[in-house]
Amino acid sequence: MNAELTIGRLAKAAGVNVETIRYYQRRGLVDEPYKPLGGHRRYAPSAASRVRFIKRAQQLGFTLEEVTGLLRLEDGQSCRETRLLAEHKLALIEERIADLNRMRRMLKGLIAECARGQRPRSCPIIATLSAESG
Amino acid sequence: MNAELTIGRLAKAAGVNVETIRYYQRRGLVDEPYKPLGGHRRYAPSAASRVRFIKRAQQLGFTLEEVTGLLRLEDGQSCRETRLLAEHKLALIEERIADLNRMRRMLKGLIAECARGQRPRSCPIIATLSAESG
DNA sequence: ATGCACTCCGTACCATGGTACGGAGTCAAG
DNA sequence: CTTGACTCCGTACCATGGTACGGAGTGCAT
Repeated sequence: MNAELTIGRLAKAAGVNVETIRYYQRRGLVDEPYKPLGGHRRYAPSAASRVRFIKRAQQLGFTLEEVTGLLRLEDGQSCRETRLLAEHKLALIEERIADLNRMRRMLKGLIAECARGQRPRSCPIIATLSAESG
Repeated sequence: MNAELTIGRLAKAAGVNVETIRYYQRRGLVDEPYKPLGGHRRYAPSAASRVRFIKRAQQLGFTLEEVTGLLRLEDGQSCRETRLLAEHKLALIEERIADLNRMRRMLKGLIAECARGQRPRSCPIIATLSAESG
């Protein structure tokens, strides 16, 4: 049996859109197999693993550019380097969480003020956004 | 004295780029004052307050589209409606935080595994990304 | 009155991760 | 061998929040 896949079957196997495969090829994340002159390409089953690798890395927060870097370490023999990438990503995620927590605190405070109805003349949220100082 | 501003002075007063003002005008966030036929527009000083309102709302996590909604409540007399917008935004932010916390937990776990060197054959991060099940 | 900075305006471009389109060609089942 | 589904390819478009460009006109100071 020949387990080679057309782009459509590959996409289905990996759970993505055909256009996504083509996009990954353009970005160099997925190898473009040889095309028999005017015919259709055939992908090895390993291409599906590759696409799933990419998708899992995205779920961990890596951008496609960073995934490109991870794929260069795909043999698993550069654990230290891989770990550095992960640590860098972790730091960015923690920064992002801190930003969002700041927004969250502010919003919660303002919402609570609204709910208490402490500033009867004007909505505290609008008043804060309109504030001319600070 | 005439405190009216050219677009450049308005931008400086509000701490943004001239192009940003123009962009906000196109989006309807900032009113475009009457232009004296072939001349240059003059902005009231209140336009700078408006731009700062927008910037502060963005810092709280609101998109420009949402800011459009907030600006309709700018009189401060629709506290309940304003609060609903804020609560909706807060919920989205909390979802986003939860997503990022998931990524964070995963990454921390993987990094710790790398550091312990528990899987000598292959980097645990790469192994996880390559895993064929799950 | 001249020169320089600024403004006007439409349009194109940036990142990010894809999605959509359309015409031509190909593959495989029946 | 026909037909219908699929593939190929370049290109344009989506959201989001702006930034950049370029040629022509304007406004103000000297």
